[in-house]
Amino acid sequence: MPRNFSFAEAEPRLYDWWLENGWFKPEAAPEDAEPFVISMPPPNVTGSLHIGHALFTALEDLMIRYERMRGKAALWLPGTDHAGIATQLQVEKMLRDEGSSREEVGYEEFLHRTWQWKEEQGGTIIRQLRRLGASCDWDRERFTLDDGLSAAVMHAFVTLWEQGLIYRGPRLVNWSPGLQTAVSDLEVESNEEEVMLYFFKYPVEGGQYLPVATTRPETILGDTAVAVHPDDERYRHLIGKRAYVPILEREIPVIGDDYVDMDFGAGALKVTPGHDFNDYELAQTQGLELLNILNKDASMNAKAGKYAGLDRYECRERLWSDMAALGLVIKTEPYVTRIPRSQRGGEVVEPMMSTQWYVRIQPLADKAIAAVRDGRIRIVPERFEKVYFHWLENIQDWCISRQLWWGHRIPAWYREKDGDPQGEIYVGREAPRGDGWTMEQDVLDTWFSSGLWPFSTLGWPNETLDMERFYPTQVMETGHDILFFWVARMIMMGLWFTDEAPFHTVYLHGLVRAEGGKKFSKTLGNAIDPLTVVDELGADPLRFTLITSGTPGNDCHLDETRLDHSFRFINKIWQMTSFINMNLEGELELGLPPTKEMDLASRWILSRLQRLIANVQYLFDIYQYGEAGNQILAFMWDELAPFYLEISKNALYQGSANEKETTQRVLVHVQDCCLRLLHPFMPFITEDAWRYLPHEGDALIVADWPKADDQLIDADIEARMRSFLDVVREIRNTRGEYQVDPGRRIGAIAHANPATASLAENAHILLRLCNVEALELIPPEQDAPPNAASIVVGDMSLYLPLEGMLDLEAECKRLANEEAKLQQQLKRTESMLGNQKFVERAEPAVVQRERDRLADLEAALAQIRERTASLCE
RNA sequence: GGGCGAUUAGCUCAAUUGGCAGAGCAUCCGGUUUACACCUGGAAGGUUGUAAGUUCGAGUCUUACAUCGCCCA
Repeated sequence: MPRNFSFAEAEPRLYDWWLENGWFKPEAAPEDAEPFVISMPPPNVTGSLHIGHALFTALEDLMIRYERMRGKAALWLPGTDHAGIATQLQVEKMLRDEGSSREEVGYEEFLHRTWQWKEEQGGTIIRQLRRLGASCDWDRERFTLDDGLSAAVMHAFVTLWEQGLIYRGPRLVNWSPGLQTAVSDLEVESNEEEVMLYFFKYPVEGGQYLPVATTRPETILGDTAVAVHPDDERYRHLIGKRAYVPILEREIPVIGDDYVDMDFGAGALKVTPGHDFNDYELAQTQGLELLNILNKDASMNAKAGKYAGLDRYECRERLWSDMAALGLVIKTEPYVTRIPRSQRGGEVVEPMMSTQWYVRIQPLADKAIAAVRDGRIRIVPERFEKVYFHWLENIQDWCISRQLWWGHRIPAWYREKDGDPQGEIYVGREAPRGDGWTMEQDVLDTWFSSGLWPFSTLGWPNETLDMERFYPTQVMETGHDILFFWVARMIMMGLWFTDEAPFHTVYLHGLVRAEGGKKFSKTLGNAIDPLTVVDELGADPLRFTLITSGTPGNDCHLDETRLDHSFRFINKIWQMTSFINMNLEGELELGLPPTKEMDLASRWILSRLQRLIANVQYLFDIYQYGEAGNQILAFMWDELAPFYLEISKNALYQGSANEKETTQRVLVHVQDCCLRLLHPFMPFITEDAWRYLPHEGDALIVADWPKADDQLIDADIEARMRSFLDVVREIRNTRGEYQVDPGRRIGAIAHANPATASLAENAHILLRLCNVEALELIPPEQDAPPNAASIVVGDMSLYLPLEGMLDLEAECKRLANEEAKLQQQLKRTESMLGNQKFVERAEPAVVQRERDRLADLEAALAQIRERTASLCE
């Protein structure tokens, strides 16, 4: 066995080996195996691997490997998303660099170039996932724009249309002037920014004025009313009068509406239904006219009079100075308000009238609400259910058309009718018969296809074998930031089209952030590049760190020192395995020896192991993978390695053939279990180490997941071992205090009683752990040796003869300290047990524990006092 | 404005049904004894954000407040 684990060599070797043996495929399990399926959240085909991808890979691969080991037909289905806007921007940039443009090359050529780009550059992420050890079934990899998925999208669209759930019409939408497309509510982010609030006088007939405030003066040109609150003493007499749009002199009414906030600005409200969502609502109820004053690139159109052709911000300035010249300006002041920006690109989005395609979403939303409400779908952590319900209960119709070229083209055709070029609409899978039809140019929102992902990837709408066997899937693991974008839509579409919940559990992870909660960003220079980490430390430390650094649903602040710790854990695992490996010879019988042949330490470690397995199982059941990982680490590093492995050397180096073999079998068994438990966290090190342990079966990846054996749990053995280890700790402390050379072997003496007798039988524990060569028992009535340091643990009193080193004064001080410490603990326990209510109401086991503790403390205190009396008084 | 989360050691985070608050890193004092210096023995470090409440018992449950973050309007 090599001296160290070489991740750089092992990772590709093991990955290829797994792959070649078909273990990533559900077909590796027996035909009647229960399926376990995760659809991978498809990364953008354009993106590059970042730490967030590493997190979802670590978690999903953990779930998949765990279920695979439990004998399920595990299928992790990978794929990529065509990411309409992002990809189109990427290719447009490429064209710009060539001095060309989308418009110049034309629609067909643009699509050709985009596909070409996708084939050459795209999907980098998905290849990089292999370096993390992702055990996906690559043969089933899908892309949202491939033929099958495109057919699914067409089918879904046409079906919704036929069901009357898709409509097309003019609405006020969020318009992205740079991208020149509509975007959905979700794609707009509104954050508070400091802007200017402009106060001005709205001329009203009869030479009067209404004071109005706005953050967007250019929209004055699109005003179709001025509104005041009907109860506003200041202005209500003006209701019904005519107002005049500044500069344009267009006549508009002054209306009364209790929507107006009398306290905002100057108290009156300009109404711009064509460019403001609230004003649009107001205009609907008041029957106001609607004006569009913007072109698609957010320059002013002809309705803006002399400002036509100006950019919106240029217009703002010019108009304001013109109004100032007319004496209409009151003042400007800084003002903090929420500015809607495009999630992509960050430009300010303008509400604008536009004809778009919509999904009438309420019927779908109702089903999605019900599925979570009645428990067919469970969201982990549960608190996100509230967020989910709130969004779905207030959902707006979904604008699904985008004015892009890259995406699923909407299967609709138009024909001229009564002078309207789009007077007749046909929707269908195939182009309509007859002449004069032109196909819709718009494509669908990328999330429309993503919404079908869990079933479109399995072949839907065809009744495929995969669909039959693997749908519905089990778990949807993804970030909580796309609960609405994606998860809710998959649930809606899944329930609608397949009549089944697409998965029974939604597991949401948080965001990975840098120290102090800062966002990772290239500009801040604090980004952790997962591939760099994999190059430097290997995939296992990255995975283990990501999983154990946080709890479900919460953002995790990644601390780079934890990566180092995980890396060292891997070395630890390797060294432990190596130790066991080098102490084996010949054929070893697998499985555990009979309990009665095992020594105390073996029975102890096996009992501890069963508790670990049971705990890990419990934690896996409640999705607490991080804590599970930490507990495995703690068991191996803090119990198995420093105690059992050390103690086992006695049997291995000095024991009889039988003792030796018994110990070897226990060592192999315990380490084997630990490797199995860790495999889903750290597939490479565990698989490679496992090869060096005697085992049955081809590979760890397809080995059985451990089950706790209650028969091996022995509380008495654990308690006895715990007190022996307490003795060890006390001896180590005492040696430290007296500065005894660690290499110097010392003796120990104890008054005989059942506990010390047992310790004497296991004196090799003391030899291995604190270099005490033997424990000599003396009759209880015999005086303790005077020149010895004393140690008391429960009812055991030990004396360490330290000739020439013992300082009586120091020893008395030590004893006094010890007594004070015990007394403090005794006081606490006594007061608890003295509390009648505690004894009556607390759980009996808790009370009993305190009683045992009291007895131990009293015994120990008595011994300390006795020793003090003989030595110090 | 409404909702959610966080607040625990210097830093990053744990703590299962309420039962003696724990790790890693950093700090201090030791040690190369044949698995591991990528190791190891020990120490120090806490009024669990504040204030009340429920309970025999609260980091954990209730209420209010404070600070930070996120989501929705």
